[in-house]
Amino acid sequence: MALSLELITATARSLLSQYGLQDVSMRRLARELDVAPGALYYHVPSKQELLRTVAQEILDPLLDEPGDALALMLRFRLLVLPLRDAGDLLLLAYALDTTLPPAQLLPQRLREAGWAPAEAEQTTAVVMRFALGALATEQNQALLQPAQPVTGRAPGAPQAMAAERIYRHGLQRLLAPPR
Amino acid sequence: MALSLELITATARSLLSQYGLQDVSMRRLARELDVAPGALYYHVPSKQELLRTVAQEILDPLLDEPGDALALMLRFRLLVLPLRDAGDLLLLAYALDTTLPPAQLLPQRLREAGWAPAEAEQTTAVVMRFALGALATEQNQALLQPAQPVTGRAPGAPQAMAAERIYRHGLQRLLAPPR
DNA sequence: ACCTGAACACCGTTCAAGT
DNA sequence: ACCTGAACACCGTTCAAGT
Repeated sequence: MALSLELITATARSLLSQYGLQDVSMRRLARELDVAPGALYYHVPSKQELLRTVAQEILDPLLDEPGDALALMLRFRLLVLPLRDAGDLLLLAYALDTTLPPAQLLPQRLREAGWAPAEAEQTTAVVMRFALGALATEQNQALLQPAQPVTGRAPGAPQAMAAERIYRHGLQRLLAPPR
Repeated sequence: MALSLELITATARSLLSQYGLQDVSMRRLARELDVAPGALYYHVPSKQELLRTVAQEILDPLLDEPGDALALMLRFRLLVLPLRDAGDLLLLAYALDTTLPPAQLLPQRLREAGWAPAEAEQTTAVVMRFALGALATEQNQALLQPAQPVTGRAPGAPQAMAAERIYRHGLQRLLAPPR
């Protein structure tokens, strides 16, 4: 009943946030939409392309973010985190298209903060790689070692540092104005 | 004929560097070893565990690296890069075990360079996330947009920055001695 | 102890054929 | 134009049964 690209990506996003990337399969999508698997290929060229489109949609709200580079990257984290294991997805999407929303906006924000154009480009590349690595790590850890009992920690052992603190600390170092 | 954990991981590493992660399947491994798929499960509890072991083996040489933090991270890159898409693998392995070779050595190297212990830990976490994100990006790009003709570039467009330059630049900023 | 055969519940993608 | 049915070539994992 009126299958469309919009319906497919919406369903994919729903599966992604409810069950994670490994449950976003073409067949699962088809089942969810009450349609034969092959039907999807009339609207979408491949799974990879579909996921790229989904990533674009997810990051779209960033285009309206008025804040500076730090605000942009913090909002980036908040958009990505709820999508259980979308970190891998974004790593792929960014490799395919390095102008993905946070990346395309960063150079300008950095120039506004006093960076020279060439340095702004370089720093954008560095910041994006850090952010993607940090988010993928944070999501993987949440998925793989879930619900660790607080009482069970070895007292002297290095405590697992809060993911947000690490993220902020990295950004702070990388976004510090050029000396 | 004498299947063993060593034989299995060696074959996995060979498949990984020859064909990439997506060709390292339990069934492909079994075919390569002339054995039924189920036989592998007598020696290995799961694919995930197998890949974790493989990652450990790959990073083992780092334990003998005598250089400073920068040398360590540059060697890390050289070990990982040849494994076509091992970046995703390492992201997973690191999430499972944050004491993976480069990470377990970094805090000491940083303290030797004048960092306070707490800052050394924090910086280790940040550097690892950057490195993993950078390597995954570099490998994904190599796989997805292969053999771009040099002559085809738009002259005024921002050139694709060399991955190594970005990697070094990020490390330089993150490893700069605390002010 | 170590392995096979067979099964279970899945994948992405293609394509003739139907409406 | 849009979708189905069926196929092709795969997955990870389990487990009774064999040696």
